[in-house]
Amino acid sequence: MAKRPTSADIARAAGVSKGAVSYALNGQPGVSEATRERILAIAAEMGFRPNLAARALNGASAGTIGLALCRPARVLGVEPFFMELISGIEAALAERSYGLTLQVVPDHAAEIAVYRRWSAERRVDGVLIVDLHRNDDRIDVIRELQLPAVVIAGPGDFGGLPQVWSDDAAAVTEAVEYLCALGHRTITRVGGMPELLHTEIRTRAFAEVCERLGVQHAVTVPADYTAEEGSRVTRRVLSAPGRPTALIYDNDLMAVAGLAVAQEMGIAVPGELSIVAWDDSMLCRIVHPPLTALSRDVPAYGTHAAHRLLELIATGTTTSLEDVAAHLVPRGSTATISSVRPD
Amino acid sequence: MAKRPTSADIARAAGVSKGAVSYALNGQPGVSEATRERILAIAAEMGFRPNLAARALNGASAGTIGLALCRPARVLGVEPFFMELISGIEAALAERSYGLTLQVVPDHAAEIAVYRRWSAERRVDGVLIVDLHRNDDRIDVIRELQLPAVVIAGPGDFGGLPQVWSDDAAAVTEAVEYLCALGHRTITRVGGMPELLHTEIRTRAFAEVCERLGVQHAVTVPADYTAEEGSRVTRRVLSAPGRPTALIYDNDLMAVAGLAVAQEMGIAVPGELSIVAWDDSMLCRIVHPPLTALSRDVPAYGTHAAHRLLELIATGTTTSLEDVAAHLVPRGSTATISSVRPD
DNA sequence: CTGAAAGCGCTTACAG
DNA sequence: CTGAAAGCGCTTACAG
Repeated sequence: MAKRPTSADIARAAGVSKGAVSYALNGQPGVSEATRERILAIAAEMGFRPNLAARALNGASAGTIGLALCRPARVLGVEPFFMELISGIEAALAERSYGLTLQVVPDHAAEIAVYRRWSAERRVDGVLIVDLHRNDDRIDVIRELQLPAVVIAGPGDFGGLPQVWSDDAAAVTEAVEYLCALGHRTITRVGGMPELLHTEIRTRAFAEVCERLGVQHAVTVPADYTAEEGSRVTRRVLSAPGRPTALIYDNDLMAVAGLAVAQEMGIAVPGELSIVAWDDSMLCRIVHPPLTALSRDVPAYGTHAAHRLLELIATGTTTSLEDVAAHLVPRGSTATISSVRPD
Repeated sequence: MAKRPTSADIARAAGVSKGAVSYALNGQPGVSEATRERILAIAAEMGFRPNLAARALNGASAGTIGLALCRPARVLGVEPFFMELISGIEAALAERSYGLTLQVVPDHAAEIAVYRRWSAERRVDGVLIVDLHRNDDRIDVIRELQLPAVVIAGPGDFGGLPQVWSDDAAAVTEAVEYLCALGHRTITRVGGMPELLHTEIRTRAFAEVCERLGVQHAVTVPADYTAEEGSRVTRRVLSAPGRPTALIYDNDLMAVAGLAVAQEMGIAVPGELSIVAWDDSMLCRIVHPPLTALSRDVPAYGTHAAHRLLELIATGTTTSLEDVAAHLVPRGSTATISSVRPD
């Protein structure tokens, strides 16, 4: 195979200098239109592609953004959220021929080390940050490194970093109002990790709406998004005296696992128990009955965040975005309580 | 923020040349042990990290491998296989601080364009190739580009590229033998895309074992791995006269969707219908009844492939690997047929 | 064992 | 509008 042509080869073939080639290729002024076209034609003919490393050395972009995921691999494998998010991110990057560098990390310390390495090596032009905590120690590092970043979380103050978020409080409120309208008065929520900011936001909103509507038992039980813990927690909740008539889960995976537990315990869904899932993936539709869900367009969410980050990288500034909130999609897993167990 | 130190800064601080710094950092001969340690200490103290672009410009590796995925985003989001594979790949890369660059592509032509770009830009040191076809046109391009690559597929001849594979024929044979032992004589398989090499291998093995064991109706119906088509195909198969007593699905997502269809049609699983899923993810365990599955360690599969690719990149050569075949894990979705519908 | 120099392939002031 | 030169931050022969 012939050696790949360099800009010097193009320059020689076109009878111009390397500088002219560079200007022509990058659409910069400094060459006449005729010369530009001739250079472009020759470059295309010779299959020239600029060496990315050489560009990067001159301070050009790496053409790549980074995403570090701090979840156990077994959760990533089965939870649709992240893969859908990644799909959406990819869609935005593809338009600009940007790449995505993925890294799975065990904890925040490791994630911070990854950011330091990426920054030092100029491996990425910016990062997307997910799963924010309150007082998240990653924020300070990102600022110290001056690494362009968009936070996928909110609302909140993340050291001034732009954020893409949706109103989880509104969504959980909609779900509880719906369940109350169906007659439910004891509702348990199986939440995500308490240290996550969006868990906290949902927990507070859940407590508030329940108090406002006079829900008698409104408890949030923490869990970790895995099917295993979804099963375990559900079994415990449904075995205790005065069990709830409705369950809200913070992700679809736990909701599906919870549905299986209810069925295994002979508790009819939705006759005796209503179930609402957060995040509406295929999982919610392939079980029986299909699950009522708080649905949102996760890929679009990723696309929006990636667009913001690309803008930030290109122009040095971008805006935060409040994306559309999840909305309730009623399916077979929710029903009025009075019809089966009149109080 | 202070400017990042360069090797020249380290050299100045240590009172040596840049060359000495390079030798010290890379464990090359050319500096005394004492000097090396002093340089290393100073580099660490100053937080020095070599600029990746500068290294790459000298022919060093990009420190990244590429994975192009040619599946619709909606499938990627919900099918556990790829995310599990990626988890495993990540695990292998993390040991060596290698990155993974992901790209979702719509078709083979786009995938080939991505390989050309990655190669030309030196963006990746090598690639992992999945979802092989017979006479796959990607192979020639990879060879033309001289891009280090490991094929995750087999057995087969992929232009001499090393391959990591498992014996799908043995696995499907095991499943059919088991179903036959339970008394099933009409078995339908809901397969993956026919153009995929592993679909072809499974289809042939399925036909062979069925003929050998005297299965009367042994049909493979093609599908596309999505839950939607899994439902549609299952509904059709179960609605036709002389419906099978056992179904084998080429992935877990379609199997779970098929189970839901059987339940919606009032067909008892496993009483009247046995179901076997290929790929054993959490999906198979969270449905009711849990699905008998052809189980394999997908993350390990990814890890092995990544290790091979890293070896190929580092040494210029590597070996193919026949990974362990999927094995049957019996669960609640399979039972003897005679107990319910004696022939 | 060590230092000075050239070069990787681009980009970008700087002269003409 | 164009050309020659310097420089990005490393690595690697090549002399001492």
